[in-house]
Amino acid sequence: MPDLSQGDEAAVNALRSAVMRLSRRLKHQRVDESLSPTEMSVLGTLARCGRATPGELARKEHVQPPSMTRIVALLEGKGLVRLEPHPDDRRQKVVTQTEQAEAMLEESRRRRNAFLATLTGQLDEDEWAKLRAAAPVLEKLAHI
Amino acid sequence: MPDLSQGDEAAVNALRSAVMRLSRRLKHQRVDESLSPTEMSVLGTLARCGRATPGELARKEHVQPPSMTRIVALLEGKGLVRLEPHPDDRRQKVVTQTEQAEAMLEESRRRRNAFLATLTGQLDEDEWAKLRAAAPVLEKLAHI
DNA sequence: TATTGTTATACTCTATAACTATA
DNA sequence: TATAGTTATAGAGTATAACAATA
Repeated sequence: MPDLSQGDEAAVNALRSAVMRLSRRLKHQRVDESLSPTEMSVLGTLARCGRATPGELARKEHVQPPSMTRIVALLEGKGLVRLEPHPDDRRQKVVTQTEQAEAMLEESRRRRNAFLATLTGQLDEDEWAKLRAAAPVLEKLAHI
Repeated sequence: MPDLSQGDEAAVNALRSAVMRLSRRLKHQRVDESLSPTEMSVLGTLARCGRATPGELARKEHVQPPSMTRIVALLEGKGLVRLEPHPDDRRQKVVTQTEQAEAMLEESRRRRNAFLATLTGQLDEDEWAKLRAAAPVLEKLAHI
């Protein structure tokens, strides 16, 4: 693996520091005060994937299986996901989101955007364009 | 405040989700196993600012004052920062980084880059260019 | 009175280790 | 034997509330 150029190194440092700080601020901007960031993220994943086993969710969210057990149980208790037996493998379970979760995600979009808009609204056109172009790349990076 | 366009909304959602997941992965990539992400971030801030009071650090890192008290105490115990009395105000203190901290940051850069390089190395040229262009914007966003 | 920083305490999230059930 | 999920437990990091010292 070759060394990064100096500019790349600076970009990497900026990225790391910014991601850590932004995440701390976003944690405080819970749409529903009773939902943790990971719970929100799991619901988002389910909204995209439709359904997943607890193990798949743990891998996708980069969390250990016991943590996902707890998260799924909390979400089920709040009526936001349903757990069903796996059709082929009786060890596994299938997690799906409820209509209530879908409505919650929809309702929350306004509030979530309101916060991020206060931040991105202070960027100029060029800066926002750069960030917007990078958003899918960041998402890919988080999934690698 | 005007509504965001649909594309902006998608970018905002991608941003939020990616930042939360990346932060979880970065947390595991501690250069020094004994330094938490926030401790690292504080050292980075001090490297840029030179000196700051605990209150200033708490605001910059978006952490409550008691948390910063603890973080600064831990860093001092590790010989990475020095605490001096404030020249004008005897309630406040001044935090500065030690030479040891500077050396540690320098030494750690290689390892930190190695991890991020494994991720960004899987991006193509175009994706990496987009991410690199957005890095300073993300940093600005975290500071707003 | 207001502000800076600290102490005491509790909570949330996550991890590791050990276990159960199924493949 | 290996894998999916769970239970029990511990640890890290942060917050809130109450307090001390100084402005």
